[in-house]
Amino acid sequence: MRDLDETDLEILQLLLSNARRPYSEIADAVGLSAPAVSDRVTRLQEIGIIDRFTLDIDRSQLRKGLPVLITLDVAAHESALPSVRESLLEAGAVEHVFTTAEADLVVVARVPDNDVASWLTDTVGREAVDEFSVTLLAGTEWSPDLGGTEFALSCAQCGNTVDSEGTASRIDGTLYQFCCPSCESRFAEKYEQFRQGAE
Amino acid sequence: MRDLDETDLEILQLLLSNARRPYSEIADAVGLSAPAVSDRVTRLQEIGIIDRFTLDIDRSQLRKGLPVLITLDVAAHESALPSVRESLLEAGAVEHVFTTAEADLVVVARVPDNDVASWLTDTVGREAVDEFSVTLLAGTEWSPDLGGTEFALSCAQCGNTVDSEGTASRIDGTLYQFCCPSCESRFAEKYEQFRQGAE
DNA sequence: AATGAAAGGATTAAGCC
DNA sequence: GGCTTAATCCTTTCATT
Repeated sequence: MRDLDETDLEILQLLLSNARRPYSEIADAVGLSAPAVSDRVTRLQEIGIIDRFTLDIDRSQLRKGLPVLITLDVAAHESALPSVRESLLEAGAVEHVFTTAEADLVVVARVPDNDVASWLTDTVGREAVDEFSVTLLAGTEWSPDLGGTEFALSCAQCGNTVDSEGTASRIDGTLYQFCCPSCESRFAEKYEQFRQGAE
Repeated sequence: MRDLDETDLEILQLLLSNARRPYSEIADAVGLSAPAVSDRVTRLQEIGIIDRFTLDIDRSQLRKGLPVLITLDVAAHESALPSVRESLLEAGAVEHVFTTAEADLVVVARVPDNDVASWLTDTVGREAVDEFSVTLLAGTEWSPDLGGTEFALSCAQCGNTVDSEGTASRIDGTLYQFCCPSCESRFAEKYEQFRQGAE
């Protein structure tokens, strides 16, 4: 299987800014034919770089309530975390859930009114939360930019391009790419180190 | 201008899960013709509910580095905040920037290596940051779900449906919809109250 | 908002390098 | 293996009611 190249990155950038852009237009921009673009997009979906074609929606217009950032200390029993995260993601008010390495949750949501506490216990259950703190948000923005410097599947350890010799491994729920098994084990060590340092 | 109705919400949900879905398919699902769907999508874009058609990308596969959540205390001079935010959004490593009501920034990014401090000063400048803290992330998720209970443009104050009599107003960078001027001023008071309580 | 016609894109298949 | 061209099929748009 061929590596990712700069053309793939260009296609991604163009689709990020308008996912309904005609493939023929993309083809002109990157110097390929429309079927070639179509093939590459299919491949980008297959290897999981494109998760889905979706909308960027201004939820502030659809949903009342104040935008807040909630930091959640999930109660001790480990098994609770995934189910709490699920409940949150299924709640209409929730936009993002970040899981920290210490197994806390950081939630961005629009809560129905000022009573965040009762909304929270309604959503995830009373016993699931040890502690939480709330910060009022004035704005939420995301970057449609990919950056440009790193356009290949790069090894999470050494930064080299990952080719067909590479391996992939899921650590704490996230998929990382490695150019070789040695980088993979080194990264795992580093991650563990960093994680302990953060505690 | 006609109100938003449940059909608009269905269209949004369908496009959220696949933004390249043919309008004819959406038309079947909601019981309209394809041109009618096209018209509604155009309108949703015009009133700013749809910001853009885009991709949901698994950036962990494209970009090396550890995913982190950085809380930034931006240096005192007020004018610095927008420019710091801009610099961050333009950096390839940054995925989200949340602005709190207290004018702190919460940044989700994949930093090149463990040295977050130097990455940060390279990106936004040394003098822009007073203090920052870093949390290692194990996962980042977002919700493509709109929730379902509130499908109309709802008044940010009272929750009623906003019709052509409504007003809109931008507070701290976010656009809120109101059903009447009285709700608008009440909301502004409430917001100010909440904001002071959070400090 | 539906219909039907015209224009424009996407996808398939065959062939080239 | 990946690309291109050409043909077909499908989608979108526009004018009309």
